[in-house]
Amino acid sequence: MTKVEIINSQKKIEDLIKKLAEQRAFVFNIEKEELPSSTLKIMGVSFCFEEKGAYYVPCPRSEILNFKFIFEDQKIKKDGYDLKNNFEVLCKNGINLAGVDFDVTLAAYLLNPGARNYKLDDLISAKLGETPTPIEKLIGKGKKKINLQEISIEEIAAYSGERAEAAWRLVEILREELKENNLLKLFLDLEMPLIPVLAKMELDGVKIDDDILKKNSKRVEKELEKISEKIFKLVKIKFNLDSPIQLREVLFDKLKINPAGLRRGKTGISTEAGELIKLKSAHPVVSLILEYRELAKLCSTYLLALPRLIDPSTGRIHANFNQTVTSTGRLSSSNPNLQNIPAKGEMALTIRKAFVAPRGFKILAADYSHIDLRVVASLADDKNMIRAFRAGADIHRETASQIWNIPPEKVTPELRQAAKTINFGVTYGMGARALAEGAGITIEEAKKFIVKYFTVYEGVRNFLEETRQKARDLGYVETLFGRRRYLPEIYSPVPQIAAEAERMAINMPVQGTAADIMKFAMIKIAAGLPKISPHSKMILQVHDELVFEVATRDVKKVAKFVQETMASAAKLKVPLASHIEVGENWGEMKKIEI
DNA sequence: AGACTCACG
DNA sequence: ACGTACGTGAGTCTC
Repeated sequence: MTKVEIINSQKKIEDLIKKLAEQRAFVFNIEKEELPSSTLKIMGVSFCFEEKGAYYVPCPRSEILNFKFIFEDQKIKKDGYDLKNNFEVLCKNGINLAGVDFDVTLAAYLLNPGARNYKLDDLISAKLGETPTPIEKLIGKGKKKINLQEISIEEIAAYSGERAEAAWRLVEILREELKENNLLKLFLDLEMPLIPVLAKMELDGVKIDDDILKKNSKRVEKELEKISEKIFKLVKIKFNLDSPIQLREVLFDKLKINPAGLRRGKTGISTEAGELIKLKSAHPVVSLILEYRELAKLCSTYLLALPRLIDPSTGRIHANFNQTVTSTGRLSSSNPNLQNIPAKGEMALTIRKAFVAPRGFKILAADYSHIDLRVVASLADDKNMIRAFRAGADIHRETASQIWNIPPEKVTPELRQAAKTINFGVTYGMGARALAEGAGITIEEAKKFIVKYFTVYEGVRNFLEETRQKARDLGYVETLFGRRRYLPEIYSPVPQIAAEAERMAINMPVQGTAADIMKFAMIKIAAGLPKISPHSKMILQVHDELVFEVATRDVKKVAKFVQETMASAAKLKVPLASHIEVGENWGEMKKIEI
């Protein structure tokens, strides 16, 4: 049982502050509860800086502000669990957390990025072999669940302090593990400094013009109504168009469309767009269904969902940028996912027009050009591909030119498209089948094409084979900066499973190195931007793209700064080029001269 | 809870 | 004979 002292008087608070001020580092752990008003209330904070016990400060009012200068002192290092969230909670309470030092969640993620879940209690049992008192013991579960406010301070103190103390011991254990696996540098130089950067992005949010979304959702809902009626008339039956099962029955049982050659899922014939498109000539209803599907998706996922997620207190959407989700090192975005906002088509433009700059600001977007392929060229040390990028060539045209041994200007759009498909496919470990499908050629042609490709880019071929071999030898692969992904499936006796692991082995160093580079860029940009343009903000990251809200008068210098910083984020064997666009909103963007 | 579908890089 | 490119998150249906 962890000894937890409850800090329930001004005198005790002062004593604790004195002790904290003397520490090199401490763990803190905020207990919070969502109120019915959907605001977050701080119940209390526990602190730990020694194994002999922890301290718990109940915060019925604003007691946490007593610790403001401790939290804001860069020299006193802050450790803990899910520090990004804690950073945000403190910020909302007027405290700018400084000295962020060691996040056990993030450490556990780097040690095994495939887990997706890094609950503190799981880490405690896995790394310390202890079982902390489960939260259910205090507040129950299911229908009988009660609020934190309903249990005694002594109980919360014991619960919170126990975890703060465990986290304190976890820090040293995880630091050692990171060191043993050569991950400490990546952790300290990249992932930890990224925490405040992401926290600020989430706190700032992005401005949304919900009028645009609401007006268009009404329009699209009417349109959907019309399309459904047409469909029901054609097939002479009403059914739920959103149900793949009912749709399958109508198409293949009632209308007796021949499903030969269609992909099958676990429950039957697939009705996904890629399959339905093959049936367009079989029945006129197919095109209408595809049209319905597209509009219904855009309407429910974006037009209707986004306005609901606008925070009434800021008028903006504050998504989460998750740092411990992906197996490759990328970020992910949720609540809502702002990394899958439509980008192609008419509706995409409508939706992106709703991502607006406030008065006096512009939206500025900067995207790395072909970053994955540049990473391939550099990791593979492929002389030919490096030369193409150094020359600033159109890489897909150049690839086509070399494969078919024709001058670049003689490359037709079809040949360029085929080269583009394989250039992308390389980073996924693509086979002939997929290439044939993607490039619209036969499998035989695709096979020849791949052979030729690897003759031209011999370095790439060797790199891919070395990467597969490394995965088999070590059981993991890694990025240029040492980020790892373990692939135990590579040893599977089932050939298909092992093949899947091989493709992951090929993809991860490429996708992951690109993600590392983007994270370095974000840290450098976040550090420099306030000096260049104090009111400008970085608001989104979409894997190879950064989006900013920039004070109109600063657009040019911010564009220059962002482009230069992205270019110098890492030193590869090829230059890191980026495109910069500016507009009133995320939909209507124009390239600018720098 | 899992399957399906589909939006993005 | 079978499945068929890597990484995500969300809405909807179905059980």
